[in-house]
Amino acid sequence: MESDSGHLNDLSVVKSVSLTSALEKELERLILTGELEPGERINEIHLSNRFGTSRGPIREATRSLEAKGLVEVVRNRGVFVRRLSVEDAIEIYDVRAALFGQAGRLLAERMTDELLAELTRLVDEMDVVAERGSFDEYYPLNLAFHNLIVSSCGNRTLMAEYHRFVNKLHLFRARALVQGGGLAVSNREHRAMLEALASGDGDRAQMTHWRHVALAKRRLIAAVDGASRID
Amino acid sequence: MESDSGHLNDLSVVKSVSLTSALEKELERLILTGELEPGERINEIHLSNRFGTSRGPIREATRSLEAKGLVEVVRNRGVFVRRLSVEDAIEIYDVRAALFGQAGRLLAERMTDELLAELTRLVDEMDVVAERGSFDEYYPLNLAFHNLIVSSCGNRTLMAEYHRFVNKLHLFRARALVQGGGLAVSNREHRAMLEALASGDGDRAQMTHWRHVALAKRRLIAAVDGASRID
DNA sequence: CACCTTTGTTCTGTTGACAGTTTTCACTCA
DNA sequence: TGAGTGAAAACTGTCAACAGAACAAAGGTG
Repeated sequence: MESDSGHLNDLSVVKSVSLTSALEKELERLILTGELEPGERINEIHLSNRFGTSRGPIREATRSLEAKGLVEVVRNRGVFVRRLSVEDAIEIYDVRAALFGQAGRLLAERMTDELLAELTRLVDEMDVVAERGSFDEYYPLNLAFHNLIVSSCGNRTLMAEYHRFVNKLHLFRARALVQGGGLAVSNREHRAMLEALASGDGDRAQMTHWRHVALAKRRLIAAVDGASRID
Repeated sequence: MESDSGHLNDLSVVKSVSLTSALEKELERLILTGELEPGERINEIHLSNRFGTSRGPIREATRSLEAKGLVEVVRNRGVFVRRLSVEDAIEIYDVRAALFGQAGRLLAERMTDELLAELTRLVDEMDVVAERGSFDEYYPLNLAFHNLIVSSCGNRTLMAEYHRFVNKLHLFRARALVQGGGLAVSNREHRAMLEALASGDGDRAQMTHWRHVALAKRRLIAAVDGASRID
């Protein structure tokens, strides 16, 4: 209980942002980091004791999280951290592919030299660590690469939606599977995306970006099939 | 006040669905029908009197609507029905195009003869009323056509997101503009989509569906430019 | 021994009240 | 007349309490 006081302080300090939204952020963090596990029930009383507030703001925060798809509310039973099935995860990949493809198209049409250099640098770095097979180093670079593309596409709505869905994938119980697949293979797709972005061809950029996620989805399906055959 | 009792009854009858979600649905309806206008403030006390509840459930409902992007919450000042700028609407069109394109691709890969017949029937009907220039008849057919495609694509996540964004466009102040553009022109695009769906070619279906929304976006921009030049 | 009933506990759903902030509006003074 | 001022009204933020549903454990019955 004491170990959480660090976050508690943050909550009480920022009175200007309303308790509810601070609680919402904190709960979202707890969910996305896995401190609150998928399927787990969120006890309003426990939380209100833990954060030193009443149940009201907590209820409001959870309603918000429900609309965002992070928790599920069952009447008279409580709110539960949402658990994503394989089918849900696969569906999200389709949505993500569509959004990412659109981001690629938009970015291709407003590309700058600086951005291209930065993206190229990231891909080069990924090549290096991919050769070493170091997933722990590859992962943050990969994340930064995708984020930079989506954040630079010039469409804030699209960006917000994309991040919402990437976040939701954290609720997937077999989350390790989404990170599977060959590093080198994935980075070869990154290069194709880079070239399309550099060419300024929107159609081509959309296609390469879309396909990158579509292939990741296929790798996920393959991994799931493999895992289920073992089970 | 009395004129709303019809909806009030619905609220009180369905005790099994929790007051909050019933209120949320009702508020969403009020917003989307324009009974609560964009920019208008939502008064918690008025609403609680109107619906005969306390403020708690109303606050929870509005938090949910905030997460859905229908209202905006300002601390100590209240919640306001969200107002969409032209830029917001245009951004939404990009997201919608991406999602609709993806729906087209998915549908092309699982097309049935019955569905194709139904879609063809709708397009044929639209041709008839388009020739008459009857927008009031065209609009529901057009809506049904798009909904049928998205609902049949087999991805419920995608469907829900698509509808969420189409709903959000109701908050666009110059909403009439989104419905502009030639009826016949739009229906010619529908035919191209139909052919792609019938061919079972996912790439082609995605492209035609994406382009249909992209062209609608272009028509919107043109309409906005025209309108602003008049102002 | 298994199953149903009952009772007590825990938790959510909802409410009404209080505190603090924003807004309104009448009043004063230049 | 009009800008500034200060009190009052209105409203939101938060809380504590009550009512009722779901759940778990103990006891009774075939």
